[in-house]
Amino acid sequence: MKNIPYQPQNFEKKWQEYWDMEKTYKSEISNQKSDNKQYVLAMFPYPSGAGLHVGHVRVYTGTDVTARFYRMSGRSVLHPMGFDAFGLPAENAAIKAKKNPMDMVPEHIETFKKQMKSLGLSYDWDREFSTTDPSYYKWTQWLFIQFYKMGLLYKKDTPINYCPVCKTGLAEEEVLPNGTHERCGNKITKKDLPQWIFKITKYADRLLADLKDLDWPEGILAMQRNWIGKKEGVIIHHKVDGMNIQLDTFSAYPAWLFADTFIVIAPEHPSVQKLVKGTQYEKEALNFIEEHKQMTQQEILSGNFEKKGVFTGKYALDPFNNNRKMPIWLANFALMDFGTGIIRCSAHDIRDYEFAQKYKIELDEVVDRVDKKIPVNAHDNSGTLKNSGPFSGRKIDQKLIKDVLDWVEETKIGKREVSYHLRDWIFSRQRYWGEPIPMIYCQKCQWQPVAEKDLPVKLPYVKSYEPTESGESPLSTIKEWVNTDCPKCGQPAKRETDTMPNWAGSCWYFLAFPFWNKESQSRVFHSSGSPGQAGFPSRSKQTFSTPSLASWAQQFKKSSNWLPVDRYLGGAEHAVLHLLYARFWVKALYDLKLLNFKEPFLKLSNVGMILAEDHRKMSKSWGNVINPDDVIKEYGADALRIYEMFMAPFSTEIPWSTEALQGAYRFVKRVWEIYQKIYGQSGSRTSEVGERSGKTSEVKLMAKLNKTIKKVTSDIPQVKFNTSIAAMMEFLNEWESASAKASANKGKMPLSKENAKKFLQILAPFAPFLSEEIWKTVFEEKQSIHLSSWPKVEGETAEEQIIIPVQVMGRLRDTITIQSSKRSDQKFIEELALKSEKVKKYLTTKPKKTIYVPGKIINFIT
RNA sequence: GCCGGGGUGGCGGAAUUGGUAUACGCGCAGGACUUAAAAUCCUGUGGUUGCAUAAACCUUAUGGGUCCGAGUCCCAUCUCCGGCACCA
Repeated sequence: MKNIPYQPQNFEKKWQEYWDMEKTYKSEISNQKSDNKQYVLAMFPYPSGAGLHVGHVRVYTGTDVTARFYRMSGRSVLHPMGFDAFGLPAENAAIKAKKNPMDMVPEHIETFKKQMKSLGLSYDWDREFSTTDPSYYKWTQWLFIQFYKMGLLYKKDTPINYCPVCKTGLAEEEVLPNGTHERCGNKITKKDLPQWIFKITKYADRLLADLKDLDWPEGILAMQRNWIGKKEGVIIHHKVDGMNIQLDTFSAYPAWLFADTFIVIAPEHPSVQKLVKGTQYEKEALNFIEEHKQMTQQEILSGNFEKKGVFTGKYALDPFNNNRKMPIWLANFALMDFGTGIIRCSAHDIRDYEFAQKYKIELDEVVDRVDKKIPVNAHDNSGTLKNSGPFSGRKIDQKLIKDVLDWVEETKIGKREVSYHLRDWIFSRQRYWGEPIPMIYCQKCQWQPVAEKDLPVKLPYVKSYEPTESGESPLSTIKEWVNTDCPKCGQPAKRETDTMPNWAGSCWYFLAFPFWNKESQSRVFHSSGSPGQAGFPSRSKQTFSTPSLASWAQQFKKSSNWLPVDRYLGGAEHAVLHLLYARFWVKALYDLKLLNFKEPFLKLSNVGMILAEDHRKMSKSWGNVINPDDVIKEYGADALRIYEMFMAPFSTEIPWSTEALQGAYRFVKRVWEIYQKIYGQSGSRTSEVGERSGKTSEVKLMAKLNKTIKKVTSDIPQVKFNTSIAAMMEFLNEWESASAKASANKGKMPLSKENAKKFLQILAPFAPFLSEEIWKTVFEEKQSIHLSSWPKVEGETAEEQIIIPVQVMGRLRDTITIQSSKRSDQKFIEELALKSEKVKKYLTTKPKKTIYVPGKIINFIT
């Protein structure tokens, strides 16, 4: 009888359907003990028309391996999947395809799901949702209202970053350093538009402090820290000579406060007008301000520009130096939104120094440096102070800084102050494809949240949804939708027409999975009318259960066992935006007592990007895209999964290699073949399978198997998938040569059925199809391998033989092999080592000293 | 400039955290099978010297240091990648 060749296409579909039907991966929390649960999550995808990318495959396989491992280890596992489908890319794609995103998104989701199933990802599909489902975004809107009620949202007419191509306002974080929009790459301009703004700055301190509890990559933590950008410093109050106004400055370097000789102020600072009004300097100042406004955009683009300023004609009085007169200058480098917008300047700063040189402003020095090579204007905290009032002669150190700050506060010259880089979060988008912001404007009652019973405020299905020329949301043109009644007084009122940014849905989706179920799903967008017709939310036909604080609390109670997320896997490109926003929402919800934890993601692992074979990014325009469907078709899903887990450490960026993929294919094929050969139909008849201890090859192989099980068991939780697979490859190599030897000698096969099953089990998380097929057809098991118990290494197993390197003076000269650690006492090893000819050659005299690390190494010192 | 992470064969990378450096895979070379090729299998593969499967020496970016022993720890330097940046 012939062995069955490895043809994954013959059985992969079968098992997909079987797992679906059997609900093999349904998540159920079996007990109340939270230490037995694992919530494993990958950052959910944006379902684009291009379908899954091999990069998606990498993250999702990563969580899948982890989830399968924990499931087999007896944990309660939550491994869900959803779709993040609101936002600009989908809307722009829809405009391009001349399709309504409401019709397009579900099609894309179907493609994604189909591809995910073909990869054998073990999701609990009953929990699936898309952020665009009204049944989901009713909650997003409900959360908005809660945040509004707790005072975290305000509407403000404010100059904002505006993308003229996307025709929408943007958050600070969405603008790249070169002044372009992070999504579309076009140049940003400034525009005044009324915006809903989130007071994320209120949480700056907590967002920073709580980072210390997180098991996240150091780089991501650093990026979050930098973004929040906390600076502790001091505010100094100044009187202006001959005027009745106060100027406050911010300084982060209190040691040099006595050195400051002049002050610069941001051109857009409100006090500027007062300072120059009616003076001979007014005209020049106004010109400068105007010029500065013009320059703003170019400045962002060029990055580097000339430091310029004009004198205001006024002087501030320096409280540090007996009210010495400090000239006040307008300067184009003073930022209105950092510190107070006003800076005390001194010689001990490169920029200040250069500015003073340029405009011939007097400078003063207060530092005696030990190292004379350090330039005056370097930010260097060494040396001793001079000309610094009570602090002259003091060494610059932490104690001095503290004393200066204390003194400043005692003398009421100023006070300690903390400044942040983090800005409030602009939450309005003037676009169609997003969650409508559930607010209503009434002439009399001002802004009012939509009543809970009227949620969701459904996005109307419309023909035209392209951005308007005025910069207003396209929703504003739909009168029937806009006009409504005030929830408070009942008078005619208007809906907010801005929508939420893409981030809204992803800020809390991980909180939704635990309580989501098939019944809560609804991908129906039309509450009335047929596609192409406008459909509006109808209060009489409300089909959604009414969300309320009570019902949330109820839902949460049911699901709280799962939370927070234990393992979160995703790309480093979300280091700031998504992760910061989600952390912020969780903290706000904690304050609302809707959650009992403060951080959403306990352990975060980054996935590295997969580049094309030519080392460039995969892109349609380069024609270098690898489609996972094609790979699966040719090599099967298991080979693709094994390859992507083996190609490099999980977080490393790496180019695709079809040759290396073939190596992975060879591995799964060899696994298939050895099981067929030994335990398959032909195998079981021709060769006796047995396990008898005593024979060296069998003992060795069992030791190797145990070592491999241990390795895989400890590697998976550490996200070290590549070394897990390497260990399994090593085992297969040994197993193959041992069985080849056995069949040559017509001996028994070196691995019993039970032990052969163990290897299949540890392979199962990586190669779910192949392992299930062998499990069910070769071993004729009834239950899925993925519900079997992870193999344990019994205590009483044979040990692998131990090789002990022998060194003379720290140089390797020979190795000795012992069969068991029981023979590893020093005397025995030493005698053995001294017998070696090679060792004798280098050991001409008796060693003065012998260093022996049991079971590790022996070193003779002469 | 500031913050973070790296630098190990021809390539991706391993190394139980101070104990045989180069596991595993790819590639390459030689061989088997084949009319031939592909596929598959076997053997070899860090460098130098060497007929050698004898032996010796060298080797984890560079230079020092600690230690019986360093890819791993310490100091300095070079360099690459990622992030931030007129931030006072």
